[in-house]
Amino acid sequence: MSVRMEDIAKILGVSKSTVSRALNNNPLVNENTKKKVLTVAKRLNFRKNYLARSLITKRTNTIGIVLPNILSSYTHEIVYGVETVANKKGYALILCVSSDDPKKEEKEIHLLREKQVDGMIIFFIGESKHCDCIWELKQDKIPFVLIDRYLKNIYSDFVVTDNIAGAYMAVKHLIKLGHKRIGFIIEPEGSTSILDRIEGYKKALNEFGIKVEKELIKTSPIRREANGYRTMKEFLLMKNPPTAVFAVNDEIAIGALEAIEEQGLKVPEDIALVGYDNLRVSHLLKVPLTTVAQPIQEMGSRAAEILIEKIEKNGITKPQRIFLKPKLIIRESCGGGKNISKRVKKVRLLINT
Amino acid sequence: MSVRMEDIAKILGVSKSTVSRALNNNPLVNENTKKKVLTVAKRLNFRKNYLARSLITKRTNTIGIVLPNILSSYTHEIVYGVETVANKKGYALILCVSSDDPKKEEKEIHLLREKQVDGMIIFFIGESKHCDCIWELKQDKIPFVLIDRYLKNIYSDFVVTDNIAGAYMAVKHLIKLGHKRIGFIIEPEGSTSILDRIEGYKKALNEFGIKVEKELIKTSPIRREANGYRTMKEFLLMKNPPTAVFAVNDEIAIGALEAIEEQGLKVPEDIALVGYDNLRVSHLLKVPLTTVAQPIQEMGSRAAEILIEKIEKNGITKPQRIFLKPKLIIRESCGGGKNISKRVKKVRLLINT
DNA sequence: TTATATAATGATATCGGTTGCATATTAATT
DNA sequence: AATTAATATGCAACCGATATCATTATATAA
Repeated sequence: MSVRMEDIAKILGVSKSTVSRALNNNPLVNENTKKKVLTVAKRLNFRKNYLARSLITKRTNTIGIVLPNILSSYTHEIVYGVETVANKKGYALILCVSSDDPKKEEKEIHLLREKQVDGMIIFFIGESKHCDCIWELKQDKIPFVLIDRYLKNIYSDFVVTDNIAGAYMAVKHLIKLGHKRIGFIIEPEGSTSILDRIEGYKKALNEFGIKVEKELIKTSPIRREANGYRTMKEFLLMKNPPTAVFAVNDEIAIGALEAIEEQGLKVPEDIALVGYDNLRVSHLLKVPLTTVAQPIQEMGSRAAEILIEKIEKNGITKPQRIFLKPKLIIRESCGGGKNISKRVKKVRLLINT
Repeated sequence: MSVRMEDIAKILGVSKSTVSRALNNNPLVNENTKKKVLTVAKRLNFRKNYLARSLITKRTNTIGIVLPNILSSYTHEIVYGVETVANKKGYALILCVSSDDPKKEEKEIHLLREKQVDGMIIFFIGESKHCDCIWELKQDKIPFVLIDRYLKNIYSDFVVTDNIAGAYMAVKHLIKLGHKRIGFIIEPEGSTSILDRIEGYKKALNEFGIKVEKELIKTSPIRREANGYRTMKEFLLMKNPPTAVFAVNDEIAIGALEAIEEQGLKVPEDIALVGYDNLRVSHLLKVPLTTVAQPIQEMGSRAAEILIEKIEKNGITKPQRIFLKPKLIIRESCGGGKNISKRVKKVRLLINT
């Protein structure tokens, strides 16, 4: 069907080895024959078959990325970072989506192995106790880099942001503005990214002598846009609601914002709000959101760089464990922080009517 | 290095043919031997090498997608639509980005061919006169589906939205609100998606007896976020500025919105604004944007469905040319449309001071 | 019992390249 | 002229699977 090197060889009366060498710029070929080969190749519109090539070279120049979803702008930016570097270095990218399902995730990882990718970047959402497929990668010396969250029980490369520091900054900011009752909306996952943010939250409170109260840490059900809505409502229905809320990500914060406004309250006048992620939407909201920005793109690009280096050095590099620094972006959703006590009264009043 | 079928064969004292059959669920194998093979395969953590398999089956179960960029939420949603279907049908997805560069685009298409993808989805940005690589795909019977924009001189499958209808709806909406001077900000491309929108714009004006004025159609330089900003400023500096502006996409509209507000004017009170695309951001803006929604995800998923059907029917299907219907989403950026003439005066006043 | 159908397996070519080694040709050295 | 080196090329094995065809073992029919 398609043109093979052998076809070119026959036309020119040479062997396919020579054709192969000519097309691979091997100096062992005579300049003249090389030219002839290239001419015929062009004329026949020859395309090399990388399957055959890779089969023998053991290189596909392809990396895989496994993500829990692809709709959030978070994963989106990761892909961007990864793609940019992969492309620059001459690697193709296979995109795999696990749909937040650990079993699917495992399948995707296996699939990538079967496709013989040179390495993979994994946003691993499986439980840290059930990560056999990651172990197998390590055992079989297949280069991989974890991203966004790491596994405490596996010594491997990863690129994450310093979530402890990020949450700490956010909460400290609220405390400095005078807040003492700071709600925290989290998600029902055991990932290091959330665990670390909880740790940062507690660290800030402790540092300023504020007691950590369980009722102020609420779990929002599913990962979805505007899912902070319901949880925020719960906060607003408390007898003694928080004067500030820290959302574990911006999507939750957006939901929370809606809930607050629907209740007839205002941000930041009545309740201060901090998010996490600095989505591209966040500064466009009715109340521009104060949030913790993660260098998401950079996370992707660093992961890709590390992975590719590992591939090209044949995995001899020792694991790199990168914690990128997040940054607090102060906008309008926390206000100036005066008269916290007065506000509290107003909020209670509004809610009890 | 890695475990091969032959290794399993040797352990069990059978031939590799038998192992292959067992692992492929071929009924020709004895149930018992199949079990043995599966057991050993599991024990050795065997992974099939798809390169070898594909080399002979001529199927990679992989499709490629070529996009001009990956940062816009537009292409993002396309990817989502494509990925969902590809995944469901058991195809992996290779992501290629042309970075708005026709030469790079050509390279990516060649790369996909070399990787022997079963087919590809192409958001083609090259000029319609220089689309040799698309011709070659057709000639060589490699399944492909164009997306977002089609090529007038190539009879092929494509999935686009009806841009004539979309623009027509938007402009008609403005006309019905009383606008007669309607500015149009376009982009400097010759793609069918923009040409068709221009056609829709003109069609609406013609239908209501409004003359098309060249000075009211302005081209915004580069494709980037908020790039409508400068062009909108130009409109505002005209002696007789438009009372409404139709932006060829929401990103331009967002830029335009900024420019208008910076000039001390208000949307929709002073100037009406319509976008195109219905980005996820657009309803979150300070002034929720009236816009034309395209079923972007659907475009991706339809393209994937058509492509895969084509692949699995060995390309015997005849080209499908799909025009999906867009939808006008009316929000707040056009207002109620009363007292257009008064507004005009106010705008002129503000600008000349 | 022999012939025939059925089920299970193996040997081997193949897919389209790459690569090591042998060989042929020409040029350089002594 | 003989020896050695350098340059080009071909042959054949190989990568790891699949697929065709031949073969063997077993079951069924005549």
